[in-house]
Amino acid sequence: MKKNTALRDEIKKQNGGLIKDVFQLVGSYPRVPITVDCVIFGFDNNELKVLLIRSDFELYQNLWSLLGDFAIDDDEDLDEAAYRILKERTGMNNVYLEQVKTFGNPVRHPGGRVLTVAYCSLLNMQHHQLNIHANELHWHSLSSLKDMAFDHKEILDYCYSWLQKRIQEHPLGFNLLPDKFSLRELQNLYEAILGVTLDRRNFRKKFASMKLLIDVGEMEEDVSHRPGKLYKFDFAKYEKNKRSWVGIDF
Amino acid sequence: MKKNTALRDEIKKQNGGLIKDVFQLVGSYPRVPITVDCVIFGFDNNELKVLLIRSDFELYQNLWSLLGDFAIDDDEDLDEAAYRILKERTGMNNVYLEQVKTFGNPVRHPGGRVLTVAYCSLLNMQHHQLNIHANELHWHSLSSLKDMAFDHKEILDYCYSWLQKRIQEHPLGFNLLPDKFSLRELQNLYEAILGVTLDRRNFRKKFASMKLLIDVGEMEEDVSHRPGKLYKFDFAKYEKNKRSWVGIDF
DNA sequence: ATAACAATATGTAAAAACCACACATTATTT
DNA sequence: AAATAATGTGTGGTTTTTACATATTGTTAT
Repeated sequence: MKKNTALRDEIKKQNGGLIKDVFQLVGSYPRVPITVDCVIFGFDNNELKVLLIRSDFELYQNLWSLLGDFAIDDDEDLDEAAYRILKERTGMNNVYLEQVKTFGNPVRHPGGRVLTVAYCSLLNMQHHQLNIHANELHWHSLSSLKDMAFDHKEILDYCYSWLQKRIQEHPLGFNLLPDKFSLRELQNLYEAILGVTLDRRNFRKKFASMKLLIDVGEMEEDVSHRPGKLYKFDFAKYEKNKRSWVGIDF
Repeated sequence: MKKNTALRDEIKKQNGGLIKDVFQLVGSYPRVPITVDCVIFGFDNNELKVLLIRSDFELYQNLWSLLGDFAIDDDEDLDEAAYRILKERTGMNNVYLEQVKTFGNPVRHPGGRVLTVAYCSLLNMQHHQLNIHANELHWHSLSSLKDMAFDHKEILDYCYSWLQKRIQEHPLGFNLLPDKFSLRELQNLYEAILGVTLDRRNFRKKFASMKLLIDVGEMEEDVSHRPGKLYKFDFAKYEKNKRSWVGIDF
């Protein structure tokens, strides 16, 4: 980094102490390829799943990989790049997506230094018809995953912890469920993500007190026992009061 | 991004569907300069301060800038780069530092596309003798800041919100105070960061219940009225129980 | 049809956390 | 020595959290 400082000083000297030619300066600095990797969580069969693709790197044959791509090719913002990649891979836009962390280990990519910005996405598996072509894409249960390509296991683990925390601060679980869901489904979701069991009565009370559930006046169908009421999430109300949200705190 | 996909497909075709030459692939992708920007918070005179440097860009004359530098020159990890930059600028290591967010607006830098990873740092202004040379570095009170160079105001605002949240989840305030501090100093710090006033008795009770304060058996000196007890923070105990930490919740 | 079943739905009481609030104490200053 | 300004501490009311049991409703099996 001495080199950088020296160059910057030289540029400054030419301009009475100020950097004038910003292109010269920026042009002189080292560059790295940037990728975006999406950790896409889904929920099915009472299990938290993550959407992965079989690695197309010979080095990582038979290993799974997060959905990512090189970004920053066009003049797009990072978030836009993430949304684009998500759309390319899953066919869906309008999903929950949030930046989580940037990973910059110098040896994380075998092809040289590549920085990756991890994004976390939650999506409703019923709602989103995936472009699953040629068996490339698979939903994996988290527990069954061991090795992955690159440092993707580390990224996934980090994002899972992030999700566990985040879902207790904001009611994001709805992004993982169908539009209409029963309280039991909602509770199963939270239990699966947090890895705990919750008291049904207290859980229901908690969500009742938030007043974010709208009783759609329908009942579950095709369940093998007494059907429960169906609810939908009041996204509008949540968006309005988002700022004042403190936590869910089971 | 079409271009990227095409190239990747071409490389794959040459290798029976697998990417073999990872250097070829990575080498073919666009690269961007990466910077690290540190938002360094300090606390003095009952005010939260941020350490800034006068911009040396002609375009931003008289504006203030976060402490940053181009990173990823050597084979250092992102965190290492942040620590290095912090050390270069302030002379200190062994400070609290955490990655906050990556900013990738394509026009955030006038010299072309530059990504920056924002780090947040908390440091004890008494403890750390800064390398403040030639009036380049200044501690600014947050309230007095308006325009800044680049998108640094946006970054700062984001990091400030981040800090407000973070300090309620983990007792980080100690990184901003001298080794020995009174409860009043601690409360002032929290009040300044959160922008609220707190009840002294409840505040003390809260911290007492955490059992992270060690009474050092000394009293304040040079205060103009009754001196208070001095405490230090039990870093070891905190580190041990970090995982189980839930929140401070005023 | 009826009984067994399995899941929904709901209320209450104890414990814990939170919040508001007042007074005695101790150095310092005048 | 009196006034001042800050420290230090306890209690009661309120809210939130937690633990826990029984009646209800639709399905399934006999």
